[in-house]
This record gives sequence, C-alpha cells and structure tokens, in this order.
Amino acid sequence: MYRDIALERSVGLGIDVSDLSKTLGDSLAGLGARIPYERNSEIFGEDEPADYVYVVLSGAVRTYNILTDGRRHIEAFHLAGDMFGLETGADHRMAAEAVVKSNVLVVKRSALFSQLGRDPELGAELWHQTARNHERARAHMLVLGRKTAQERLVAFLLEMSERLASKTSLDLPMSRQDIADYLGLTIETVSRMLTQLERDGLIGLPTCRHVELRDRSALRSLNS
Amino acid sequence: MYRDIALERSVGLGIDVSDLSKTLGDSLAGLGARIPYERNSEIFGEDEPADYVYVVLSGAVRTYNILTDGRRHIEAFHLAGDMFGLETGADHRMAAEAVVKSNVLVVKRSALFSQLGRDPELGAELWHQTARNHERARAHMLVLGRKTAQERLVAFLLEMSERLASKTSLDLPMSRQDIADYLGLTIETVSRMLTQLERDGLIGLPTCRHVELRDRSALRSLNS
DNA sequence: CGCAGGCTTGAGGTTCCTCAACGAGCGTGG
DNA sequence: CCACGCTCGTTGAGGAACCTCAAGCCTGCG
Repeated sequence: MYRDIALERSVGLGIDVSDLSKTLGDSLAGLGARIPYERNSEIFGEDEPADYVYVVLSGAVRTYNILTDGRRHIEAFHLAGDMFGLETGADHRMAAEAVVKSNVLVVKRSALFSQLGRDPELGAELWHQTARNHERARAHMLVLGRKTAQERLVAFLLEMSERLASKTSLDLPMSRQDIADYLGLTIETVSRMLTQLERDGLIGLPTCRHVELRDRSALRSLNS
Repeated sequence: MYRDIALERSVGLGIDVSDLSKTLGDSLAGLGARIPYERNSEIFGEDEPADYVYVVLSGAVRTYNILTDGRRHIEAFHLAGDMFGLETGADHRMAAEAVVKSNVLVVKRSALFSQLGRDPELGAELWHQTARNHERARAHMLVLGRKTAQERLVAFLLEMSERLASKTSLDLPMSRQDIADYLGLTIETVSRMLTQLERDGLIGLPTCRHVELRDRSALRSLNS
C-alpha cells in the first residue's frame, strides 16, 4: 500500500507519522505560492472550478456547505499540514474560508499532477492525505449520526487537543457558531454543554476561546 | 491529477466514468480471490488487522461502528464496484458485514501494494476510489449534521437511485434498521417518514423493500 | 469609558425518540 | 393447502433532547 511506503520511510528515518503532512507541504512548496488570508476571508466558493489544491501552512481553514434556506454545515477544520480542496470532479463541492489569519500553500492542480511523474513519493503522500481526511470524516459521521450533544462536545475537544498537539491547554481558533455548525448543533446548545462540562469539573474555561482539559480520562469515557 | 488520467482514458475509450470502479475490480481480479458471503455474515470486525482490501462484485456490504452502549452507526453501504476496508493504519476502524448474499473480491494489501509498481493506472484508480468514498462521506455528513428526518430519507432514496442506476424503481437491499442506523434516526422515524412520503404521492411502496420514485423533481427540491 | 460582537442563560416549543401494541409477509411444517 | 410462528415493519401515545426566541452579559478594543 501507499501507506506502507510512507510508513516504512518515516519509520526508517525516525520521523513520526504525524509529520508526513509537513512532508506534503515541503514536496509542494516549490510548485505553488504561499498566500496569506485574513480572518473570515474566502479561499474558494462552492461550484467554483477546482483548479487549485491547498495546504494549510499556518492558521485554520473551514470547508462548508450552505443549504438553500441558510443552514450551514462545516465539513472540516483544516489545520497546519492539512490538505484541502482536492476534488475528483471539475468543481469544488464546498466553500473554504480562513477561520483566523492563515497562510496557505496554493498549488495548481495540473502542476501537482505533472509532478506526480517526477516524485514517486508524492503519490503516496497524496493518497495518505486523502485517506486521512476520509478517516476523519468517518469518525465525524459517527459523532453526527449517533452521539448526544454532550458527547459531541467531548469528541470535539479531544479531537482538537490531538490535532493542536496540546496536552491540556487548548486555544480554539473557531467561534461557538463554527463549533455548532461543525457538530450539527445550535450555538446555544454548544454554550450550555461547555458550561455544564465546566461545572462538572471536566474542563476549565478561563476565556471562551481557551479550554483546559481537566480530566482527560473522564472525557474519554464520555466519548463512548 | 490522478482523476485526470482516469477521466481522459475513460472519455477516450467512450467509457462512462461510473464504470471506473469496475476497472478497479478488473485490475485486481488476478490478485485476489472472489469470496461469497451470506446475508448478515461478517467480513471483518473492528480492530482486526487490515491486511486485506475488498471490492464488492455483487450484492451489498455495510461498514459500521458500534458504541459501547450498543448504538450502531452505519458509515456506508458499498455496492457493486465499490472498494472498502482500506485503512491508513494497521487495523480496521470499522466492521463490515454483507447486507445480502454478496460476492466480494478479497485482495491482500501487500499484493495490491506491490502491484502498484507494475500497473501505473492502478494508483490512479486507487486514489479515485478513496476520493470518491470521501466525497460520499462529505455529502453524508451534511445530511447527518443539518437535515431533517424527511430530508434524510429523501437524500437516501435519491442516493440509492443514482447508485443502483435505476430510474424510478428501487429494490433496496437493506432493512429499515439499516437505513435508520445509516441516517442517524430510529427505525420508527424511518417508517413514518416513508409512509408520509407515500401519502404525499412522492413515492410508492408496493412492498417494503421496493420503492418507486413518483415525483423526482419534488424529491429533489426537498433535498435542499 | 462606551460600543459592538460574541457568548451565556432562560422559557417555551418542536422534532424526534422511547415504549408498546399491532399487522404484514414469508417460510415451515402439519 | 392452510395454519402457525417468526421476523420485520407500521402505527400510536407520551416523553426527552435539542431548538427557537429573547434578553442580558461579558470582553476586547477603539
């Protein structure tokens, strides 16, 4: 498998698997441009041609859909090292915006494609990124399909603490509304559940964007 | 992009893009074994080693998770031509069962991997399968995160009518419980919503597994 | 210090779930 | 061939979880 290449290589070099994503940014750095985006600025819109592929260098990006009546659903948050915007079809199926001031590597799809012939490892990294995004999506479907509001918040906090690589202290880049639209809840429910987790002593909320995971094992047991 | 190869080739040969999946089965046919599974029989379990990759030849397969308290969520239904069971890690994150009597092509992961060097198109097909599974997951997250029970049923019926390639007449391989666990609902709600869609004249239900789409445009407008 | 945007809290309503009973379809066996 | 039982699906009544609407409160910033 593609993954096996990547795994062997990274084990061989003593690199942690989580660093693979950085490798993708490195492999592509020469092919594209680093573009800064302001908070809440659009990176691409739904139904626009998907001629470019994106890698987050710093900051955070949300990809989302909006239904005809205005309901919004955030499909994913993309953090440093994550690839987004790659489609099988000609157009984007989602829109993308910077959650906070972010730097994004923008690579022409055709350039990435032609590079595939020259760099044999690139194909593996590309597949690995796609597969990892899919795995996150699968885990998230379980959250959306079968978990309660409290469990969703716990799952979200644990996911973010892993991905932001912070042991107990989390600086969330996104607003309550973003969290709600990611978890399939309303902003009020998100707020209430966080308050409740704080009252129960599982987390601390010194400021609204800063979360401290006080009892990780209790949180994990709430995560089913 | 990988997709571009596949697209060019299939257009050049006058093959519909939806046939690409069959190409994957064809490419792998020599590498693995065709194994028949009975209705509801297990193909693999959660946390088992992911040493094999699977392609549905006929029938239907469900991949799912079960939470500690018994709640089940079906991540996806896999129909003829679909690949499943490919992981980035060493173990399966989901279990898989045959929904109905099915034939499945089972390929050793390592065999698939070594074949990648010999067959340059295989990498493209593999990426395309993964990306397509991911796209289905993204669409499904929107359903689970932001759609009402009625909209979920409509989305499900339209998805199945596309994937089963049937214009108006659907023979569903799965039970009401399967549908409920796929859509994040209960079996009772699924039943009620189908009954309501029938009363409204949007669908027909001659038998409970057979659905006729009576008013496709009305259904589409309910799909936001 | 005052404003604006985002966050929290409360009260009441809606959707969907839970629990329970009934019914339809189908294979088996008398 | 029909009765029987079993599984699966449907329907109803009541309840719980989450949403909606509304108000008030921080907090960061000019």
